[in-house]
Amino acid sequence: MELQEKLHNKGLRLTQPRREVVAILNAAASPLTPQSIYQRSVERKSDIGLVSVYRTLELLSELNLVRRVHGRDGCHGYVLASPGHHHHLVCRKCGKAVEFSGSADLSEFITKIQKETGYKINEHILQLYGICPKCQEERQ
Amino acid sequence: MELQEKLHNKGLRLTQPRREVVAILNAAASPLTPQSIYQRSVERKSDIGLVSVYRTLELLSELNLVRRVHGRDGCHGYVLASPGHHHHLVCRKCGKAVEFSGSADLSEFITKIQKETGYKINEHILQLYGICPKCQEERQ
DNA sequence: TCCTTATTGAAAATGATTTTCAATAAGGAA
DNA sequence: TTCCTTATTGAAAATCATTTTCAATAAGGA
Ligand SMILES: [Mn+2]
Ligand SMILES: [Mn+2]
Ligand SMILES: [Zn+2]
Ligand SMILES: [Zn+2]
Repeated sequence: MELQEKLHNKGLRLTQPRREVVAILNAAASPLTPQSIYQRSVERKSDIGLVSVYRTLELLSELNLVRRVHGRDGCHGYVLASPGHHHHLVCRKCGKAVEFSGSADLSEFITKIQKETGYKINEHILQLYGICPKCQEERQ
Repeated sequence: MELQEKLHNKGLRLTQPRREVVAILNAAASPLTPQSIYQRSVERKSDIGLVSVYRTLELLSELNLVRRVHGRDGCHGYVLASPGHHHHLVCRKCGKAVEFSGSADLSEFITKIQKETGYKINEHILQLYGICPKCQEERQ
């Protein structure tokens, strides 16, 4: 389902700031903080308010169009998320993030933990960190 | 390796605030924020400064005695971590967290992603969320 | 017990996020 | 197109979280 459509279903509007945030995230390829999204909007002379960036990210999160990326250091970057369940793999050097899906492979594992602990597991965060192909070359 | 020992190796001291933070986390069973650790220390009349809580958590993180827990909502809870690699499973109702280890089961999966993406993966975050046995009963 | 120095904590500084509220602009209706 | 309703914006202030500073303190080895 498209952003436009999702918004419409809820009586919400497709506004300039919302377009901008999506456009910036779309061009980014690595997780961005609210601050850095705002900065890019200034560079692009789109001049949207920082407050709107926060509000838009919250909205996009609810709509599952954006996902929060955690890190041991700087938490809370946001990346555009394609529909469906999946996770992110982030390069520690350049920040480049790629998506991967792997619920199937994990579900077996999760079932096992469920049995062992007695918990009923209904959600998880899985994030991988490493070095992307490009940065591996540069390392030589 | 014990806290006492780890500190000693680095020429650091086992102080009252450090004891307190560990004691509070030890009694907690669910991830605590710096603020809530501080509050408990006030309740316990141990009267350590909030600043020391932050500093102690940072130190304990470096020593791998404490782990940060992320959530989609309130990030940055801390739990005591037993030595070795493992993850946490958190109850969404009462917050109770349990540890589980599963590197073996995951490594296969990670190798696969590594091949698919070309990234060299060297770290990951895995956190599970669900309902603990106790809270499942109360649900009736 | 004494001395060195790692550590503490109050206060201030900084930074991130949220709230408020009057002005604006989406977008449906006419 | 024009008009109208109301969701949305953004500047500023308020709030909350985290870090820095620095003089006073207390670990803990000698
Ligand atoms: Mn986080
Ligand atoms: Mn693991
Ligand atoms: Zn890279
Ligand atoms: Zn529970």
